[in-house]
Amino acid sequence: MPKPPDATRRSERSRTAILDAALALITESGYAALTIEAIAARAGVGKQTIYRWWKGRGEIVLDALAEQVTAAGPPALPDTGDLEADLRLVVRATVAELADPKLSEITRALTVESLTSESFADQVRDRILRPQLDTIKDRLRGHVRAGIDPDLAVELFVGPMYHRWMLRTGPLTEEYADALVDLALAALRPGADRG
Amino acid sequence: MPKPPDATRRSERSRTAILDAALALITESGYAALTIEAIAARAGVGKQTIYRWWKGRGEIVLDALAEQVTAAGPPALPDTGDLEADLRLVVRATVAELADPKLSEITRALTVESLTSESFADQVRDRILRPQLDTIKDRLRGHVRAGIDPDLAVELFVGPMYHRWMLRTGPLTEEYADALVDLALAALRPGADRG
Amino acid sequence: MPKPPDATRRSERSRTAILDAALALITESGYAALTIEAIAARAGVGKQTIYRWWKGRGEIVLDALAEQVTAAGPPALPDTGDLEADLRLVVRATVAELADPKLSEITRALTVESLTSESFADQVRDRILRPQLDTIKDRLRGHVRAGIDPDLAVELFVGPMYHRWMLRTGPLTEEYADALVDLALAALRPGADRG
Amino acid sequence: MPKPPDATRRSERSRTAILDAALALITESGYAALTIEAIAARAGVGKQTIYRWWKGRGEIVLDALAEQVTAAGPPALPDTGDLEADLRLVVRATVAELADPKLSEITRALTVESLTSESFADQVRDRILRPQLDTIKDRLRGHVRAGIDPDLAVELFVGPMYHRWMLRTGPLTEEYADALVDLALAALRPGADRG
DNA sequence: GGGTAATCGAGACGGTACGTCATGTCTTGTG
DNA sequence: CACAAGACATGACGTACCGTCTCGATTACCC
Repeated sequence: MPKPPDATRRSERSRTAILDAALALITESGYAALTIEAIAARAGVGKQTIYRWWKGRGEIVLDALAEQVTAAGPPALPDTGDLEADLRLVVRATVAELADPKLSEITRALTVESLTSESFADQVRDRILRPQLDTIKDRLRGHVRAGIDPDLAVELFVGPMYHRWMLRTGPLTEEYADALVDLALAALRPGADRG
Repeated sequence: MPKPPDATRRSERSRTAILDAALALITESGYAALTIEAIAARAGVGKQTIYRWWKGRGEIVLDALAEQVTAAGPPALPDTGDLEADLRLVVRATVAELADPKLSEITRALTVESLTSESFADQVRDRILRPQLDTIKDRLRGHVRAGIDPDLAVELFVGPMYHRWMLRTGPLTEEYADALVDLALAALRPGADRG
Repeated sequence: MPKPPDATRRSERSRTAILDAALALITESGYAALTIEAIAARAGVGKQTIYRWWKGRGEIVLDALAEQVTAAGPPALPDTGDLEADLRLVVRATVAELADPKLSEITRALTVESLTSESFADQVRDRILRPQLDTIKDRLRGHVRAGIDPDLAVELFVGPMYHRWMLRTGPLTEEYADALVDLALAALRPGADRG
Repeated sequence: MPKPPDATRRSERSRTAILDAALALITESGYAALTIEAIAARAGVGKQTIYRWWKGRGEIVLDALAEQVTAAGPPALPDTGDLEADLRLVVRATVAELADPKLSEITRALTVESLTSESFADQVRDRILRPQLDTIKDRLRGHVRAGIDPDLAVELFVGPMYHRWMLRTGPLTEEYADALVDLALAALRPGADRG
């Protein structure tokens, strides 16, 4: 019966230091070098303080990212009226992030942990991914032919992108982003079910 | 200058024992429990014999899978004339494999390692993934409207599937497989570019 | 900069267990079988705990012996007034110890390590040997003709003994001990410099 | 029943190369670095060739030394008529050798192995040590008072020397050598038994 | 002078132990 | 009681050598 710690007495200073240290280490040296001991040392914190509040390095990265996202406000998807242009913007941005080794390090970390633990995958999905996917889903509403699962529709945009990133099956360029948007939209467009 | 070992002197007995042990352990206990020491012990082999021929556990799993695939012959995609039916078959099969925790363990392993090492990702792509993707690409030829990158076309089928599997964004069922095929085909079909 | 561990936090339980395990193993199986892993296993201790406080197995044996010696109090050399009788006692005791394979195992260990590392030899000399030699040196005072280096005088007793033990050049018996004392005393006795 | 190899077919070239390599390695890097694999590599020889003819590295060093000694001819102890002067010569020479880290490395090796294996100690004694000690023993004959074991007499010269070398209990200088000879001779001189 | 049996260089093999690293838990003051 | 510090038991890492083994390729002796 390991009783839960008293959250009201938690040190904000330590919490922030840990999150900052984790982000700094992961961008400097990659996820492989991100050990609990390294975080503790860098943050000037005892290891126990980390284990008291997090289950592992994955959760720390997750929290750090969530913090960052919260600070930046909700993900904004422009609504210029031109659906294709708007989607190109987001897809291009995501592709650019994945193409950058430093920037994609956090995504790499979360993906690895998701593959390792189902409950972790659930957390990533609900806290990080869902909000992003939902903005696309909302923007798509009304432009999709009837009978199509909205979740599947969104996956049509992000799935190929992640697949290409993970398995390096091709270049991650703006042209690729545009072609992907083009293709996915063609699938969804009303009247596309029959040539 | 660590000179490479003499492959002609390699012990076939040990090679097979190691590959078998790795597969047995990964299906029994998962990738996390797959340590070099465990493989060595199970295979009745010295650790050095493993390190002599492989760089890490990822490569062993990769070789084991390649062996298996080679034994099973090239992946066969039926060509009944009905493209949609044929694709449903493969996509359903893949979805079923991903839905099974045991069967997907190897895919999980290869994905984690691909995210960890670029050169490993290249190997997975070339030795495992490419042959599979190419059968779809070939089958698709002639049924896709002009100007579409064939690789992107294939990714439209597999990307969403893997994304859903990794991040658990939805159920992996036959209905899902069919819907995915339906949607992807709609995107590719000649005349789909404009409603 | 490998900073030194905090000695005040050291676990007395582990320290003792390690020393005891080392002594038990060395008398049971000899110095060759005394591995760090065996000590750790026998003591129920992690290897790192050993490496944190000792440089190698030699130092452990040294500490164990020092502990034992400390517990037994300072080496007592009787002073009955009969110098020759007193010396026979110590030399006989030492010869008996060297003649016993079990008892001499520790001496063997310390000698091997002394031959391997100069700094180790210094430790053995200062912590173990010096006290023993000094009791002889003190007892000899006043019975030695002028101009003789006291250290050399003491070596005259112990040197031949160890030499015979190490290189097995002859039996280690009480007769030998007595003859050695006889001879060494003859060398030191006032008036011995000229026949 | 591991039948002994046929000595008549032995490769003289390999034998010499191994002995040379062992001596070179031991003087260059010390006994600790003298591994069978290093010798084999340096000598351009297969490991099996070493194991076929020797039991371990100690025996190789022993053979190498014996070879060297044989080449140099039997140890010569001068007989100028002045016993003390003659003994000073040998003792000084031995002390000088022990004082030199490079030169004493072989002695170190043989001593360590002697402490490890009784049968090895016997070999060292019979093949290396005895001839040296016997020259002293012979030279001493006639100058020693009755009733003294000649072997013990010799040990009086070499024992203290080795003891001081092994345990670093004092400097190994010419003055030391002379004082040792002086003292030992005093013990042996006829009429020394009673002041 | 060809057949054959051993030694030879080379190095892969199953092992053991090494010394290091990180894990997650526990312990010891300090604020 | 949270915290910084860090010792602890555990377990895997990747490396170094061990001593045995198997593989052609020279030998060198015998018929």
